[in-house]
Amino acid sequence: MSDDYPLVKNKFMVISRSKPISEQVNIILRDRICDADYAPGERMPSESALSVEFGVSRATIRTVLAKLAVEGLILRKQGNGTFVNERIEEINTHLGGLWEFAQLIERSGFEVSIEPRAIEIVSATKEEARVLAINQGDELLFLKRLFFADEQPVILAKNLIPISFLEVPMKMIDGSLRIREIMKRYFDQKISFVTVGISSAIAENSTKKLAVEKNAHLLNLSMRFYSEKNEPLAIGDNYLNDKLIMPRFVQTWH
Amino acid sequence: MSDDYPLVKNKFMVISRSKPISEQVNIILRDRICDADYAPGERMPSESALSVEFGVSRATIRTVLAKLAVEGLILRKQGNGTFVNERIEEINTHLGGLWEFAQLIERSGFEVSIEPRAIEIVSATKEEARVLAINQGDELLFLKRLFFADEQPVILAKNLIPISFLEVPMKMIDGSLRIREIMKRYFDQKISFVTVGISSAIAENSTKKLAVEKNAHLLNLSMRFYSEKNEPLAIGDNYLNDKLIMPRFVQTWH
DNA sequence: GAGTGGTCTAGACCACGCT
DNA sequence: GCGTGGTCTAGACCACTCA
Repeated sequence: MSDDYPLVKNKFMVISRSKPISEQVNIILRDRICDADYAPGERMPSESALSVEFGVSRATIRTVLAKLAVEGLILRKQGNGTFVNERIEEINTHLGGLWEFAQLIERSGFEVSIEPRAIEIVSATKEEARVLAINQGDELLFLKRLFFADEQPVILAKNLIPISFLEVPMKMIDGSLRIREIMKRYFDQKISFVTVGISSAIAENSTKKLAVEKNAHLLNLSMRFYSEKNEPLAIGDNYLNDKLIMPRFVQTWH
Repeated sequence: MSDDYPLVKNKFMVISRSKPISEQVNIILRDRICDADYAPGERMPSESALSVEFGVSRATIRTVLAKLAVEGLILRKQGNGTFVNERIEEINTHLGGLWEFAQLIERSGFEVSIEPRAIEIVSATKEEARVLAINQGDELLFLKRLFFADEQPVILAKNLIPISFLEVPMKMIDGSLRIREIMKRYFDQKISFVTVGISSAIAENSTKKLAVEKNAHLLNLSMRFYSEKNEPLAIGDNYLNDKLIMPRFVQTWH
């Protein structure tokens, strides 16, 4: 007999002990919202009703609903109820997922594809060396990738990683993976946190693949990746064609 | 005897029943971090130690720490401890506070001032009417304000609000208040949620006060404000000189 | 007044990292 | 093994909204 015995049966899936209960409930409720089982604008079942349905405590239900509220999927009203956000359609990201580029493109209604454009060795500039806490001229792995929305290039993603971390031959690297997976698989480094800067930029040579017009303006997401020990692991420099893909999300106040 | 009896005495303040306990603990811990009582990179007291110190349950401490973690002030490591983020200095905002412009400017190390530039009536364009669910040509209150960082204009904030909501004479409006306060005080409307779009923009006539150079690029935050009933309340159109004020924040992964 | 979400407690056990 | 944070329970009372 496995540890994976069912706790509650449900139209779509079965709650088991294999993953945290809250995560499984999260998936079920998310599905119900996406499938419009709970229609946009509609009041959802109360916390206590849900805790009875899934056979879990109200606290567990609350942690799930809190996450969905942060993403903007639901709106909570004290003394009234929990409602499905009627404007889900206008949203393509949330505050914790701005850099999930593939997801951002998909939720904007396009088909995603990723094309590695370059995997090569470069020398660190002074500024890059400063940020990565290495020496100027030290070797970096330079990873350049293009994200497409329906065959149209929309995001240029550039990453720089100190070559000293690299644990496999460069040719083995699969450039279509996301950066977290790349750091883990080929560099054996776990990203603990990221700092992100948002700014605008003018299209120039390196971004000409993206911009149709000359002097077009792009959205720039400048990221720095750090380990658990606060060591710099990598730099990310990303350009979005915001005419096609504009990040849009929901914010609520307590 | 008041309801406000002290629960715990502390170097800086006293915990009482006047506000939620978690909010008060939040303020105390936030202060300790800012004052470097808990120094950057240092391990903080454990959850159980804090719950003993403040005489509250561990669950309460956890809700506080969760909020601080979302803002990037602390980093949590299972099996190890809770640490003050060593990179606080590089951060000037967090994911839930991107539109607190005054705070953004202050945390970037400048002195803030706000100057109302225009409070007038305009006619709704077709697009504005669509977003606000009114008729083209309907009257809107147009509010234009400039945010300064050390005497240097850095953010242009434009708001459009249907005049039909207005409950006081236009001249009474204090243009230096934040939009939530303005909506509440003069329009008797409570903002329940906001959708925010992030893009880049080229400086043009309306933004020439901001941009030093011609054709400079700016960061645009395009907002739509909604009531609890999902009715559109206002439009916000904001331009940041991201050469001077670049939003930078921390993101962690579960 | 009835029902909702918001706050809080005092336990329990688990997963993980360190040493 | 021990201490950390992560998950979860079964209660309680409060604040708020709506009929």
